[in-house]
Amino acid sequence: MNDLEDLDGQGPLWQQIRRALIRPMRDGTWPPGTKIPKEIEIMERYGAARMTVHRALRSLAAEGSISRRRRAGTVVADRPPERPLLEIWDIGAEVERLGGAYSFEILARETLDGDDPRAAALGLEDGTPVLHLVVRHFSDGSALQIEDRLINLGAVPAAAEMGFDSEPPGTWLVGNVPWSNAEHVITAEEATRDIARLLSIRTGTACLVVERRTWSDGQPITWARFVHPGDKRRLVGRFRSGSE
Amino acid sequence: MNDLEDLDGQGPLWQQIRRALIRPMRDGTWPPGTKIPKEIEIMERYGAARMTVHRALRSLAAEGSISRRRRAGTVVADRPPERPLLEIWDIGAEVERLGGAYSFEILARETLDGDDPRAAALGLEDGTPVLHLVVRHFSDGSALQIEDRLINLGAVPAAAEMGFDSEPPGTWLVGNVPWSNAEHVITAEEATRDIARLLSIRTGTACLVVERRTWSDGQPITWARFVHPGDKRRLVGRFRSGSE
DNA sequence: CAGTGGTCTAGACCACCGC
DNA sequence: CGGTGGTCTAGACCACTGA
Repeated sequence: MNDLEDLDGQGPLWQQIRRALIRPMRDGTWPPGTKIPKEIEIMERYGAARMTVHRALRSLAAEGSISRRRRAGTVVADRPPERPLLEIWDIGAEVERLGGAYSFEILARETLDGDDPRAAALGLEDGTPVLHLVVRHFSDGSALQIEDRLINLGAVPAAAEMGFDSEPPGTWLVGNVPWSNAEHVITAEEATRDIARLLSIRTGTACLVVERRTWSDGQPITWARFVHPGDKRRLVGRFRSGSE
Repeated sequence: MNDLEDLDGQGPLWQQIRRALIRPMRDGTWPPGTKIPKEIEIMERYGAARMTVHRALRSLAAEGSISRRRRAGTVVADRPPERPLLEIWDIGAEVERLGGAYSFEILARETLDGDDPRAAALGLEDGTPVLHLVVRHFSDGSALQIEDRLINLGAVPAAAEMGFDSEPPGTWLVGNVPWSNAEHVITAEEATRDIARLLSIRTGTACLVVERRTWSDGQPITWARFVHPGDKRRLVGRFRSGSE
């Protein structure tokens, strides 16, 4: 019943409770469909008022992580990453969710000086070193995405020690580096010769390109550019009006 | 000071207050930068508790419609539609925000039977008539977007009477039909010959395609497919982590 | 330093819907 | 019908920051 760890003492109480509830959902202790403790139990567990607990749960319900019904209680949502277009977006998880076999390959890895023009997309001003990676992602052996990524080693020094052989850098960052803001820019571009070769498509094929920048408390964390064949990938976003 | 109309009595009090605050922002009574009444004033205006008023304001702040700072008060955000990728997305407003001159042209208009295969995208089951429109949108006279739209006349009969000569159908729908859910699907496709001709681009140019479906209480309202030259349009979305 | 928003409490009533 | 979540209240203290 109580897989709930203690609170971390960081920030408002409702956000602490929110994080405490997310942890067992993320690490698999509460798989989708699990019934989670009711408001009164969480209230007693942490000694908070019901409104405070309710606010944490409402926040999780608004983003689709949990599903709540009167009388029936609260359960972990079937597809916690309900908004692939929003927030963080993990291609490996998505390939597997669609029933494919996911794999990836590091095509290039180098450490750039902060003043290297190729590191400019991160928006760093000083000479902080930057890790540059090129990754190719596969679904059932066919190339699905080329990822070009920059990681600010000043903010994430641990990335320099990572081999990224069992886990791609994007997945590792999601699990290990907190972020507070993200920006996505989505465009359509024709495949260059290099991209076409890497994705096994014809030069000039329409590609969906997503650029994502992520910050933590105003400090740039990572920049990534994802290129997919236009016919193999679609972004879907669902939205509710008004009600928060 | 008090441009606030009475509440509409529909649904929870905090949502009624939310709507009452949105109205003067939408109709221009409170342009961006306007300082809006403080929590205590709204509280007295409607006889609600401060927590209830706060919840309405927090919801508006979370979606970027207002900006709040301690001591300074609450102001209407500079760019109320902060999330062009989310919610409703009005190309005319965006063209003008970027300093362009917006215009549009209705290329086709017809009423389809509900069982016409072209109306299938709306997902209607009975034989409800559907209005089909093709619209071309311009920025400074150059074609920026082709819009293919279906409107469920069973849910929005007033659309049949509209000329759409001063206002394009998308803008009219946003202002006149409430919606509760929306779905966006984003892909990249090569321009067909017809699309290329309408957008004055080369056949095969990479295009960004957005399909949007909108529902109101489970009833389909409209389906639209927007095609833009990939180099003339980018979708931007900004997100904050966790904190609602 | 004082005004504003951010949070939290302890309690209450109600609506819904599964048991 | 009763348990659960949804809402609302009246009050309180605190954090931040602009005047």
